Amino acid sequence: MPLLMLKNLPRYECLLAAAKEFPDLDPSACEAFLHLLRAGDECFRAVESNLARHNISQGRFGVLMSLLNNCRGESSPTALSPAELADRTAVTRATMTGLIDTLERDGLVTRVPDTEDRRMMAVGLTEKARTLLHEILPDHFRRMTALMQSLDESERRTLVQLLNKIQEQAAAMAPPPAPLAATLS
Amino acid sequence: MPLLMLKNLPRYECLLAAAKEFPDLDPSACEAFLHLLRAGDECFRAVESNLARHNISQGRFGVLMSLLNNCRGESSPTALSPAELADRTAVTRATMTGLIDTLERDGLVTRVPDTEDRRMMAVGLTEKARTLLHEILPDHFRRMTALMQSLDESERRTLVQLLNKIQEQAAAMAPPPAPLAATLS
DNA sequence: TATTTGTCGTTAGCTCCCTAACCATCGGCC
DNA sequence: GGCCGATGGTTAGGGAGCTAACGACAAATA
Repeated sequence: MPLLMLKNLPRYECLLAAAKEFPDLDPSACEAFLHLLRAGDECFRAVESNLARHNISQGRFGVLMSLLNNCRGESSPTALSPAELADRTAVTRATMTGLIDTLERDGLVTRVPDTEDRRMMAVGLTEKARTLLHEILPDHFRRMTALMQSLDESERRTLVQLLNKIQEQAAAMAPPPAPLAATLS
Repeated sequence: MPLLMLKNLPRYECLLAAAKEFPDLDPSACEAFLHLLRAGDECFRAVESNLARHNISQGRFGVLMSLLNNCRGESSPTALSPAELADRTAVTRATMTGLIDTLERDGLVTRVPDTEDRRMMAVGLTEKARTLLHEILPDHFRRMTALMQSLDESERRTLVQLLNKIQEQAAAMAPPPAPLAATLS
């Protein structure tokens, strides 16, 4: 999340001053918003910088994790279609094509055509990818733990609850991607 | 923040299960981390989509807001150097050159050489930019307010406190950009 | 059976941001 | 006064993600 803001957040007095010029500015809402984005961004960078050392971007990581997760719980053995992957990683299918291209080039996934539906492809993890993930993930998880270490269990629960409220609100405000058969026919 | 994760966050039981395979995975830390990134990302998108309608990316917005803010409080009349802008918006100087290029092309900022130090430039807002900002900002602030509307004042304070703890931790983990004259001479 | 509609994956072209390398200039030091 | 490191801003090149458009195929419809 390249930041929508400044390195040094404005102090609260500045927000109060700005609210005089812009009556729509709610200082406490603005403050919470800015802190949320900054904390999210810094946490993101903290783990991203680690993954980047192994040439894994967030998009690539999402693909690999989706495939890794897929093998657990369900019976299907780790293979997913590009469209399914795009959906799970919240990325367009076009972007997914590019991600799979480079992951395949680097020998981390395989792409085999589906025999039944010849439009489809099946994307699967290679052994090399599994090895890589088991090399990266422990450190990745340790970083998450470190980031949250100053919060005790109760604080974490509180945080998650507050974030959920915000996220629900944000989701409600998002442009409905195709509400309910809102056809114009 | 293109997301480092999936559209549907893993359920807590899945985290518990995964923790069996990866002892370094702290489920509650992981959960808090994922929720933080997702909430931040959705809030980011909520306001970004609005700014995008006016052809304002986060980088451009940061520049414009830095210049707008600069005229208040200090005596200097709205002009900043590219390096200063890059620092405030947490972007590289190279990126700032590109941002200023397009902002200048769109008539939103002016770039005039400094007469005293001939390396420097002074970047200033145009009247067009001020008009645009006053057209965009009220809605921008209303969106922030809407995003936070499900939290009362006390919850917002709590959230900011928790986020501050996390952010301090993240900052401490960040790669020190040049610690303390760590020269290798 | 033949046609339309929808889906899947891909391509082309764009924006944003990054790193690495460059010159020009300033300021201190001999 | 003349080098020299530090600091300006810029350029070149690359990766990631997006939208819009496409051809191939499957499924629904007539």
